[in-house]
Amino acid sequence: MEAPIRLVYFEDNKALREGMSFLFQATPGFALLGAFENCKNLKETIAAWQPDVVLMDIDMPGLSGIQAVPIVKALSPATQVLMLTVVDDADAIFQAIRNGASGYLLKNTSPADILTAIRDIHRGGSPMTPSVARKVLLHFQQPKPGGEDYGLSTREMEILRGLVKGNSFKGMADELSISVETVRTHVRHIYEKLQVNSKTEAVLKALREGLTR
Amino acid sequence: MEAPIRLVYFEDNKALREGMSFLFQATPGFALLGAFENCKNLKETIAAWQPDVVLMDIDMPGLSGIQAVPIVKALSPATQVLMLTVVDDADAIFQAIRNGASGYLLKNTSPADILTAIRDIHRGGSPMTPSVARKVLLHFQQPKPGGEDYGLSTREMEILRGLVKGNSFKGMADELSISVETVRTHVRHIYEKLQVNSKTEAVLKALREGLTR
DNA sequence: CTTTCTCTCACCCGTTTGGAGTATTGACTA
DNA sequence: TAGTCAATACTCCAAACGGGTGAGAGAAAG
Repeated sequence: MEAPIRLVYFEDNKALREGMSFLFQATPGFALLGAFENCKNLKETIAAWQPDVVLMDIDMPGLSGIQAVPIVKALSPATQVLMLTVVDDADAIFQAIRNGASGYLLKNTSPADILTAIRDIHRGGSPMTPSVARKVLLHFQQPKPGGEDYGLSTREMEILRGLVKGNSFKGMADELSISVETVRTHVRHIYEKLQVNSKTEAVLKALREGLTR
Repeated sequence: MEAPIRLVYFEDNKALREGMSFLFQATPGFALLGAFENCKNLKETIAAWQPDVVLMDIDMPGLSGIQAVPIVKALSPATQVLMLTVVDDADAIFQAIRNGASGYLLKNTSPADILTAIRDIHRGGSPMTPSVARKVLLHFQQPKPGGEDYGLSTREMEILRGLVKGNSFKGMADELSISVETVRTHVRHIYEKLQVNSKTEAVLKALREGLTR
């Protein structure tokens, strides 16, 4: 038998907190260290217990769940934070994730699935409600909304990729076995097409708009 | 009663394909339009049927599932593609996502959960196996894996942020109301600390390691 | 068979950067 | 109080870059 998952739970709704607490206590494999209605004693609690998993409601009076995440991660880096909320808001999701949360569930998730999610997160997974996951994915694939094509030629793309790697004109000239002057010409054409006027700007634009893929 | 989910299934393993096909046919709410062992007739199939959801195995002979995704999305943008695979490989995941896949399940997922995932994806969610989701999240919060500090001073950080915005030395000098020479001095100190030797390299390093946050 | 595009190379000119020093001031620290 | 460091500024030099102009060879398109 494995060691139980040492859990701390933050939830301001009393009924829900007590209900879930009962569930955690009744389920083998879980050790509920504490259930709190706010983050008042957050630091002391986390620092002292170093729990495996923190189940954190987002909407709480006082310190919000999102603000609490970085504090938890700072005091106990190994602790996995699972956010639980009713608000399916993109900004909140990303802030929580950037702050170090490892999972994100909406409150319509069934108690059984929450138990499963806690086991998942403890095993190194990142349980996410599908609608939340979709928002995350969109930030990955949308980098090209206007997806403009600037009409760069093959050679120009090659040069641009070189710039993005941080190469100098001379370096690329050698690499491509052409004259530095030729590289400069290509670069000037690239600048015109991208409407920039320096290496750095070209690199930034290329990176931001994913031109090098 | 709602319209059934119109589904197309690609899977090279015959036993698995037939088993899942039976399940789809037996489950109310699902309409299996076709199940194929490879992507030979991918274009015709997708173009003609415009399915709601495509369940796509990644490891297939011939055209791989990953290569198939962009084709599906091109021919039928509204179709949601759910990847199904044994390989829990980060690169494969990101390629599939960038190509337009909306969900990603490992093959150890139970048939019941696959059915749920298909309903989720059809409702606009992005079902993801927790271990896959973790890989995705890491790319968001990765900012500090080696999280080096480099010990940049306040002023140096300010200058670095300027570089990342594409400013020239002169531009920053004006902005900060200091001499260009001073900017140059700061920049040289930044180069030493970051161990680079050009503006572009500094910008790239700053971006990659999230130093400007 | 011209026109257009891409890739190639060259020269000029002025500005911006990189590299290496030196130096003054003020603030913090041992 | 002496030492360290950040921030400021300057000088000299050489390399790299940005902008302008021109031009030849080959391929693709009209």
